[in-house]
Amino acid sequence: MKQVTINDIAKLAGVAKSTVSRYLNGGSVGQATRDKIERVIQETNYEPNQFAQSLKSKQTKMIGVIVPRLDSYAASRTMMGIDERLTERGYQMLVVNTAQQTEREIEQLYNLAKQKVAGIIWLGTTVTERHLQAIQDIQIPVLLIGQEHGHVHSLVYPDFDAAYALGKQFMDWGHRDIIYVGVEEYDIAVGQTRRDGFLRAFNEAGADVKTYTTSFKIDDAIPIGAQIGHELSASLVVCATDNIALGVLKGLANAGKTVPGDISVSGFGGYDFTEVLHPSITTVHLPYRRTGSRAADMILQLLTGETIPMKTFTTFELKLRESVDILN
Amino acid sequence: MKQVTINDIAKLAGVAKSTVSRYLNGGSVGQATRDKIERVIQETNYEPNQFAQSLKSKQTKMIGVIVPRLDSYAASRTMMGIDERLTERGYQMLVVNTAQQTEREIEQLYNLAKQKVAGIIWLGTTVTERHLQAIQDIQIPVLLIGQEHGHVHSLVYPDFDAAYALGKQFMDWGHRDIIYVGVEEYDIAVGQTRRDGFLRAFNEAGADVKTYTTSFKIDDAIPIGAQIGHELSASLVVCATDNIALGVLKGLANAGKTVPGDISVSGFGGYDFTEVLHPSITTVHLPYRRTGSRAADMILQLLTGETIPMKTFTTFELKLRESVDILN
DNA sequence: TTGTGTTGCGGAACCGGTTCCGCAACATTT
DNA sequence: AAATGTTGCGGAACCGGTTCCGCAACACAA
Repeated sequence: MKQVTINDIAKLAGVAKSTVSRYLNGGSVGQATRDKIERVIQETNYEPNQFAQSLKSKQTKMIGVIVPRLDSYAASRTMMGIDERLTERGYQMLVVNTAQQTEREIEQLYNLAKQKVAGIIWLGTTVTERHLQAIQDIQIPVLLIGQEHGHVHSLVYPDFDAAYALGKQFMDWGHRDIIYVGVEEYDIAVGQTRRDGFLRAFNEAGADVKTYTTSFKIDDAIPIGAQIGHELSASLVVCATDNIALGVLKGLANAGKTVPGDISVSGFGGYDFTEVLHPSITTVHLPYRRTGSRAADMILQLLTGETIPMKTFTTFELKLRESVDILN
Repeated sequence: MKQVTINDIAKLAGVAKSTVSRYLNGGSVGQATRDKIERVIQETNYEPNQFAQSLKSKQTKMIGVIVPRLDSYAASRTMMGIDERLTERGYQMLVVNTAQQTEREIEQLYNLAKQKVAGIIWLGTTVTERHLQAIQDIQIPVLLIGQEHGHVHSLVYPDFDAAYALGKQFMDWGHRDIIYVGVEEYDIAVGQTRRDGFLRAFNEAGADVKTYTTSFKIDDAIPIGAQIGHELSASLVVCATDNIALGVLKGLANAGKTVPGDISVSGFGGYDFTEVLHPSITTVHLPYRRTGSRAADMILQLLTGETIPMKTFTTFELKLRESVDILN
C-alpha cells in the first residue's frame, strides 16, 4: 500500500518525470512514450499526490461551502444539490459551519482561502463591509446564495415576489385581518424582503396587519400562537417560515383552536412534510436542491472566467393547501 | 497578500529555516532565538502552508465523514455535533455524501485515504466484506456510527433496548393488536435490531402483530396508512421511523380516521417537531448531536493511539405523547 | 586539563509534484 | 544545401515545509 510516485512511473517507463507530468497534464508527448507511460500507470494504479500538486500549482479541486447551520432544511437540501453537481464535475465540496455567527463567516472566508479552495459558495444571512473586504482580499470567486449584494455574484430566492404572490392570493380569498409573524431584520432576505412582499400585497388590498417578530426556532413561536389563539383577532396568520408556522399551529392547538376552522395559518419555505400534516400547510416552495446545483454550475463558470449575471433569481411555487381558508 | 513563507521568516529573523520549523513544532530553540522568531511571525502574520506541511508529514488535520444522505435529520444533527467538537480541537470536518449507494461508501473510504484525512467517521447502513477490506487497506482509524461490527470501532444507538422499552410500555398500556411498519433489512440497525426489540416486547406479552415493510420515505408510507385506516384491525401502529409515522398519519387522516381516537400511532428517532404536531407523536428520542460530539472525541482518541471500547452505546429517551392512547 | 554530555542551531536532503529551459531530431521552407 | 521551424524529451530548479546529521559552545564531572 505504499504510495506510487511520479518518480516510480518515470523509472518504470524509462522516461524523465517531467515527461510523465506532461503526459498527465496534456503536454506534448509522443505516441510511443504515451503508450509506455499509460501502461505503467495502469499497472501500478498510480494516483498523483494531491498535496504535491497543490503545493506548486496553488489550486485544488475543492469548493468551499459556508453554511450558517448544518441542520436546517434549507441548508441541507442546498448542500445536496451542490454536492451532486460538484461530484459530477470532479470537484469536492468542503463544508464549513459558522453556527450562525457572522464573525465566523469572515473567518471562514479567509480560512478557505488558506486552504486554496477554487471557489466559495456562501449561504449568507447578512453582507457587511467586512465580508466584502474579505472577499476582495482572498481573490477567490465567491457565490452568494439567499442574499444579494451589488458587489457579489448572487443567486437569490424571489422572496419579494413569492411573498407578494402568496399575499395577493390571500387577499383574493377575502382575508383582511392579518397577523404577520416575521423574523429579525438582520437576515435581509427573510426579515425584510420577504416581509415587504407580503406587506405590499396586504397594503394594496387595504388589509389590516398586526406584526410579531420571533426567531427561526419552532419553540419561540409557540407562545405567539397561543396568544393569537386567545385573542383571535384575525382571520389569517402569515408566518415568515414553515418553522414559525409549526410553532404557531402548536400554540393555537394548545389554546384549543382549530385550523383552518377558527383561524388560518400559512408558512414559507416548503418543508417537505408540510404536505403530509393534518391540516396540510399552505406555503411557498423554494427549490433548494436545484438552487444548490445551479450554484455549483455557476461557481464553476466563474472559475473558468466566464461572465455570469451578478444576480440570478430562482423560481418559487405556491403550495395552496388546507391550512388557509377561502373566505368568499 | 502574497504568501509569507518559512524562508521569509528565517531570513527576517536571521536564522535557518530549520530553526523556524523547530520553533513551530516545539523543538529545542534558545530563548533569544525564540523571541526573535516570534516577533517576526507576529509582524508578518505568517501561516504555514498546509500543503507543504502535509506533503512531508503525510497527515492533515481533517476528519472525513461519510454520510448516506446530506438531508436526513439524523445525519445533519450528527454532523453538527461532529463539527462542533472537531472545530474545538483544531480539526476540520470533510463531509462526503454517498447518496445511499453502498458502492460509493467504499469508494469514498479510499478517496478519503488518498486525501490523507487523519480519521474517518462513517455513518453506515451496512457493513460488507469489501468495507472491511477497504478499512484495512487504508490504515486509517475508522469509527462507525449507527451500526455495529466486531471488527470496527462503533458507536451505536441502543435500537434493541429502546424498541423493547417502548414496546413494553405499549403492552403495559394494554395494546394487543399491533401493526408494525418497518423497513428493509439491509439497514441492520433499523431494519433488524430495532424491529426485533419491538417484536420481543410484543411476543412476551402475547400480542398479535402484523408487519408491513416500506422505505424511509414519507410518501411510501401514506398508502399503508390509508389501508390500515380502512381495515382498522389494530389498536396501535408502531412505525420504525418518524418519517414512516408521518406518512401513516397522513394515510389515516386521508381515510378519515383520527389519532389517537380511532387508532394509535408511534414513531422512532425523535424529529424535533414531532412534539409540536397535533397530536404530538410518541417516539424515541436518539441523541444525534451528542452522538456526533462523542464520535469526534472518540476518533481523536483513536488518533492518539488510545484504546477505546470496540462498541459504545448511546442513550435513548422515550417520548410518550398524545398519539398513543392508554387503553386501560 | 581532559573527557563526556547537553543544548542550540545551520546545512542539506527530502516529500512528490510542476514548469522553465535547452538540446536533439526531424520536417519544412528558401 | 543551408536556414528555419516544430516537436519530443530530459535536466534542473522550484513550491514550502520537515527532518536528519553534525558541529560548535558551554557545563560539569573526573
